[in-house]
Amino acid sequence: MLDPLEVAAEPNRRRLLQMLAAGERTVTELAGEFTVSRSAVSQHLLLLEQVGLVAARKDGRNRFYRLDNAGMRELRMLFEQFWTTELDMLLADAQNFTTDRLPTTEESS
Amino acid sequence: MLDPLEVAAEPNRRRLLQMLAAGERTVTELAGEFTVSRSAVSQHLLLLEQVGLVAARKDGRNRFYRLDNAGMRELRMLFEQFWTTELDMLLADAQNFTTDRLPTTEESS
DNA sequence: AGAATGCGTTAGTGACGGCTAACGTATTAA
DNA sequence: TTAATACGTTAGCCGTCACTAACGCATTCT
Repeated sequence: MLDPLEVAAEPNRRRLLQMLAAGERTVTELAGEFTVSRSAVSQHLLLLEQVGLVAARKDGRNRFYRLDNAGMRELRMLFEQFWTTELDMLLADAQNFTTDRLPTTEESS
Repeated sequence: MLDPLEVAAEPNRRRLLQMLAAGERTVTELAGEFTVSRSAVSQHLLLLEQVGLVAARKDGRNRFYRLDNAGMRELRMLFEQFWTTELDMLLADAQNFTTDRLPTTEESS
């Protein structure tokens, strides 16, 4: 599994990335907010690190994880690449039959 | 696997969704552009259908798949929900310091 | 009609993902 | 220093995923 987008898509990992957006955290801190074990969380983090979405710093007996900006930018890019303007137009057309509307790629970035 | 974002993230399925953005296609037409078998493609499509990202119409002995607009809109929503403004600001700030990259654990120890 | 062909799905298998439990290692306490 | 404790990772298991091969069913040809 070496595709950042696929790695980031897993729900627990999605949540980990969001939590790390607030700043660096240790494995145990992060695991505290999950129902699954420290071990599970650790493994998710290792995978995220492997695809370059997070990085870690060791301090004492703690390992502080943080987001990797370059990796996260690449993730964003991969999504934009997937979500072609074609898709935007398609859904924009469909909105004529509905009331709700989502922001387009350009607007949100 | 009932999470649309996770389902859509798989590379082959990502590509299928993109191809379907151009209009409806049969399984064999789609499979023609893949190295994997018709069967594999069919199963990916069934999964996409299951989470509401595509829908199908039967005509003769063909099954025409197309994007499901509601499902695709939900997919977009899930991503926006993940990609909080916090993340946007984080990466925007990082631009100022440009391509800086913090050393990984392995490098620093 | 019956045979042949084309289309899509199910059956079955190998491999991988995600999890808990056990472990090693580092730090703190006595 | 030795024992105890805390942190993170590896070992091993179970379930699910992604794939090919075999199948069923329509349609077309003769």
